[in-house]
Amino acid sequence: MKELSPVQQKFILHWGEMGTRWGINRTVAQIHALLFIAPKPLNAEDIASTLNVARSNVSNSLKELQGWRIVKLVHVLGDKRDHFESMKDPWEMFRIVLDERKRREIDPTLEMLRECIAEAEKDKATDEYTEERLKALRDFFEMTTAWYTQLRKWPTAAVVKFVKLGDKVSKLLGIG
Amino acid sequence: MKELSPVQQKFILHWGEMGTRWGINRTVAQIHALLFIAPKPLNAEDIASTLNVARSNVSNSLKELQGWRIVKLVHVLGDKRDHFESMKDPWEMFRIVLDERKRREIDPTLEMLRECIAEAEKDKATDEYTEERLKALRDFFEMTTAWYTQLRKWPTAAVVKFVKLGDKVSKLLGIG
DNA sequence: GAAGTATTTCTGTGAATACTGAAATTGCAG
DNA sequence: CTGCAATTTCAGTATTCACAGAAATACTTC
Repeated sequence: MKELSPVQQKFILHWGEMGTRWGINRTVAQIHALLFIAPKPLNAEDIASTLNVARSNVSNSLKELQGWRIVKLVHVLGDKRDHFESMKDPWEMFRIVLDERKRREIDPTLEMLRECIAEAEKDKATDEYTEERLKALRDFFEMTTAWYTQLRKWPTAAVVKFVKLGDKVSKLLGIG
Repeated sequence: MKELSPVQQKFILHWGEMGTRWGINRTVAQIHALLFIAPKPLNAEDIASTLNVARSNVSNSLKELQGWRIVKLVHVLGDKRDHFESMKDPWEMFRIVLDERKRREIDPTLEMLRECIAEAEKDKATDEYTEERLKALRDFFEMTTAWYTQLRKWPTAAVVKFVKLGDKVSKLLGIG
């Protein structure tokens, strides 16, 4: 994995670009892409030279990716350097990312909404309409997160089965 | 809506912050938050003075929000200035945003993956493992987007019903 | 515990992004 | 048309973010 093939370059560049669209640092996303298609764990030096970024940048980015829990530090026999590998199963991987985003962003948002609603109730006069809208938002987040929490418990295979049902779900449940 | 109450400020600031986490400009997200809790359509001048940002900044941000199709230009009787209002139903609103993100980001990513896979197949030697991983990603995106496309057709009420079923879904479908 | 290697932290620089205020344009009303 | 108000565009500025390279720290191995 010293030199990237055109295909690999294309994928890594695109993934980096997508990262920025979703609030992920470009280099962080590129490193993730590289590790994702790497057949074996890579060390930081390999990553730095392959992507042409500074060693320190790689170090910080790897920390970030480990924080997202989709990249893990592993050791390779006969090599004392740290190596890193990405999760390989997209289903698992996105599940982890969703968990993490829920924890970091959705949960605090729900918390904020509840606080705002509580405060708005004390001052009905000025915040009546605000309160109504915030309640709608809160209900939305509560319902979707509760649903996700359930979905989260299903094994990957069940999720795949479920998704494969597609349109049939609404008919089977009689809610379409 | 000249002066914001503490509750409104709190909400708007938080929403702006969340925006940045998801790749949305902070001011854009704040304007959206303001419009979301505004009982009536606001004109650009109102928005600028309420949020203390430049008039031109508001103009551009509103364009952006209209691009996301969650803010619409409306006219108020007896006022020739443009006014703007946000979608109010969170379910609708997030559906629109998801549509838009699918169109802008997921669809092009799928396209890229298919191209990469096609190219990788020509050069099995160097890209064998890459090809395998990209296929796994492609399958993931294909399946989830196909599912979303189905879900997309359900009326909001059906989605709410579905989400309310929660854990029962897996039992009813016999896939848990 | 010393030497050498790997890793992280830190600080300054550069690039990208966001923002402002002025200028230009558009759209109406008289 | 003409003049005024609203809106957009543009160019310069500021702020934020990303990054490199040096310095410091932590690990290994002997």
